[in-house]
Amino acid sequence: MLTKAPKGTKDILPAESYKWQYVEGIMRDVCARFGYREIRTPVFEHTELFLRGVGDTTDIVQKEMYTFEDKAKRSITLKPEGTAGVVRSFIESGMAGAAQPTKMYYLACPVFRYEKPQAGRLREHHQFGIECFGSQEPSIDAEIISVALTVFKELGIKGLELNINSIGCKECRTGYNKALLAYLDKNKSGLCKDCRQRMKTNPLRVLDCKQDSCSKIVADAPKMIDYLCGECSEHFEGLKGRLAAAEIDYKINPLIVRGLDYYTKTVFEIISTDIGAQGTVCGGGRYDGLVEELGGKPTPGIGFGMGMERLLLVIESLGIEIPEPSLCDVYVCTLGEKAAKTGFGITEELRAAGIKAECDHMGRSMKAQMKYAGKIGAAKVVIIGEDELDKNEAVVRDMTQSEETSVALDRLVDLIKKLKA
RNA sequence: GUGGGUAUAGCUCAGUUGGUUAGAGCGCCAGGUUGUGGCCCUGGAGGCCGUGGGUUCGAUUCCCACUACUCACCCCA
Repeated sequence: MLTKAPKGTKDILPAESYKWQYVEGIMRDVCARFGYREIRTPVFEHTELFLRGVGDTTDIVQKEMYTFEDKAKRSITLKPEGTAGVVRSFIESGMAGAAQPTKMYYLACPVFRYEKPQAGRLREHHQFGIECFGSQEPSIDAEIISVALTVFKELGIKGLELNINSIGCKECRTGYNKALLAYLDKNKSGLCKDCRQRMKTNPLRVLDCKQDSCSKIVADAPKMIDYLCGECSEHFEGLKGRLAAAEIDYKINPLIVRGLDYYTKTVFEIISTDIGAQGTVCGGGRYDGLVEELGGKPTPGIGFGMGMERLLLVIESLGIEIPEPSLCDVYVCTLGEKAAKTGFGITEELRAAGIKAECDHMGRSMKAQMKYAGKIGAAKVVIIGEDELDKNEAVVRDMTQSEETSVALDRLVDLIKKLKA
């Protein structure tokens, strides 16, 4: 063939798209119950949005963005995450002027990162995400987490682990950074090359390093949680209290840092151990400084992103069955040109009546048409040949019972409507 | 960006210690009744054996390079 789908991209084929639609339906439903409305933002944005929003020391910005110049020499970037575009839209369209908080979700939103593909990691993937602006109360942190967990629950997914942490605000982080740096500096010789660089750019990242030597050192490093200021500490306690009230199990994981610069206070990940090394199905947190950073009035915010592909991997690995919608209720089988015309008219009438109807488009024999009707799962077959046409009748065959009855053509559509109802 | 594995039909995979026309199962199409699906039987279509080079009388098989896929690191959803 001429070319293949680009590296790290995947087609969602007709044979599996119903799974996406099913999952999306549950997401829409859960969001509606929690009071979130859908927002759709462009697939590409001005590059500077992500430089400021995601943070220019992050791996995402430094080496993973699909950035190009358009014909007017504007620097454009395919979105590498969902939040920045929503924040831009929040500011640009003046949503702060409407009733607060502002609660929004996006569905199956394509996200692009130039990565090396592996299990659960693609160059184009899709995220379901929600964002909420305007509230600094810990109750919204708990609600956001609950939206994600409710989606998992309603999909029948069990065994995921919720990890939470607080990385504090700007104020408490400076104190913590000092303590962390002092500790790391003492143990510098045991750190990997990358981590020594991270000490200069973003010391928090060292906590995330998976190198054995580094993680040993990190295990005894000062913990952010112990350095939270009064307000942040109170906020974190408020979150824990609400999770407990909602009977949501969680684990406090002081090593969760997240790779995007905008997070403050609450961060969380929901992790699966069933889908390979890339087990984070959902990740998110609070970003109280982001709206202001992008030129809006100071406004707190919080949200999460959930990977659709990873979610479907979890569903598959757990063996969760998603109901596959039937392709066809009635197949209209005809013999000869005259009957084919009549049959085509009946097929259209059935469709107009809301029935999934099919007829022959291959010039096939009756046997082949029956075979095809069986393959596409038709519950009934209407048979019209010369004999039936002469009598203005059709035979209706029930494919599961293998029973046939003759019906007058002018009563056919009504009868089938009744049978379906 | 770094490392491991793999590459034969639409799919899952045999195979050739280097030798003529490369196989199976499933799937697809047709026939077995000029009017009846699932089961069964028969037949058919469909492969530059990933690409390029090397060794050889001869390479799908051996060697090298490249590419793609895949898994892991890194990072993240």
